[in-house]
Amino acid sequence: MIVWYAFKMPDTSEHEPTRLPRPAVGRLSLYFRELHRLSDKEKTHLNSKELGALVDVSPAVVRRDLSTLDSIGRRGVGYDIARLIDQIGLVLGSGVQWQVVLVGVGSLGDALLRYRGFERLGFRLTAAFDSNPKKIGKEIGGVLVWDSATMAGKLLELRPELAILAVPAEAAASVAADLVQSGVCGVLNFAPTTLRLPGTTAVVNVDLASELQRLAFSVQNLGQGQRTSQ
Amino acid sequence: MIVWYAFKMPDTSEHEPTRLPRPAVGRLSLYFRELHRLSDKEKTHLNSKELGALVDVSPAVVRRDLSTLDSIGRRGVGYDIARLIDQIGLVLGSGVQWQVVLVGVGSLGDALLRYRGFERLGFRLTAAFDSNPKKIGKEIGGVLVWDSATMAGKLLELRPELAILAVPAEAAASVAADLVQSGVCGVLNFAPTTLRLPGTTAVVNVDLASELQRLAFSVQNLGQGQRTSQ
DNA sequence: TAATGTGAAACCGTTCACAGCT
DNA sequence: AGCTGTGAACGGTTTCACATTA
Repeated sequence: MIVWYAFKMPDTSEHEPTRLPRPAVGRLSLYFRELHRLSDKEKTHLNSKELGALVDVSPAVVRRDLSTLDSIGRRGVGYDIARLIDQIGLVLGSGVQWQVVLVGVGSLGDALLRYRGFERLGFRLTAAFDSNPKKIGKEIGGVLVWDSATMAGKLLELRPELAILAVPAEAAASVAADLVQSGVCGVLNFAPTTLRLPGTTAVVNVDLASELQRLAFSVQNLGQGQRTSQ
Repeated sequence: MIVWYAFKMPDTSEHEPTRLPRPAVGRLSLYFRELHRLSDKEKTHLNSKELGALVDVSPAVVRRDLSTLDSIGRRGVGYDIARLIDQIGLVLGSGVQWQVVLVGVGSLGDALLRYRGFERLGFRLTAAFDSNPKKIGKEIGGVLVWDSATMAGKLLELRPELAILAVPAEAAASVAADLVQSGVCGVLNFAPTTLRLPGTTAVVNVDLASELQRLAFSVQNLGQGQRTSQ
């Protein structure tokens, strides 16, 4: 037997933060990107339909997503771009400086060190590590490569919150454990393995081969399939 | 008013292919990866609980996912690894050879050309394109770099199904249009822009900065948040 | 006995439609 | 008049629990 209360229950939770759906996080990131672009072009203002078109998402979704940040739109008008950028940046953690290290300076690691585009989102790459003597001591993309053997000590000094893992699959588990040990609380994992880390550590996996495979699947099923992804 | 039929409706659709949930595609890709690994270790057999543990997914989900491919498990026993690999490969489109080209030989494009791991999933990189004279004519990761200006002609010759886009955001839209023009039906997009392509073309986006941003969000919300991704 | 395959319930995110501001 | 913010319906995935089969 279920009883429905006809009145709103007193909200005992502390300011119920209107939980943000996981997919919405990815979309906020895309809005953020496009809004920056518009801001650079001196545009100051837009509505949910326009923003949706830029990210290939329905206006309704845009409004839902944006309504989670302190209702910043104006009815009959739309959204103020500068304000949106502020708010979204806050939610996504830009505006804070994140200290990031990279482990594994293979060709992918190398590319990531040279990648401009982390910086202005608030991510600062402070060091890279590799065990290959040919890489150690080099400076790539403005970042020095240190000997992996010295990583633990160096991390105690730098105290990065995040790490990018670009080592071979075989090495990933062990390196990840070391990182967590040193207090890293988020790992962006490019190694094609599933990391098993404590629940206090966040992981985002990017498997390049898997992405290509997802694409192949989509192509194979283009009939009544969907498209796009995040 | 809703009327429920008490008997099963005659199935007029052609062999109703038990639609595969979109998230399941990503998971199948992960199973595939781990199964290959086990297969290399001479393991021949496993159950849903074991496989789930390898990919950090519940046994129930594993069973659901696998039950879409011609019910290949055996009750009381589990799954045959070789058979699973065959079946999953079929669904994901490995086993077929996909011809792939890459556009944009910056540091990321360079890394992707060197990336071993596409090959054995059935993806063959047949050419790369760039407009930078310093890159043209080079061979990277066994792939020749051609002048972007000659791309259209070269594509008519190679007829690739897929393309990897690793050009700057400003160039992405135009290059993508050229690719579609030449009959490419799937694009793996690393440029930080939303591509607007005809519905006959599949797109998978990988935005490195966004991924890092998603990670930062997860870390910020580690309280009662989730973890992991993909 | 052990582990699959699968209805049915629960859950979560999206879509719809419109009331409510500006 | 126009566009946001949001209840309520909808649809798709996941979870649960168990009948089923080797």
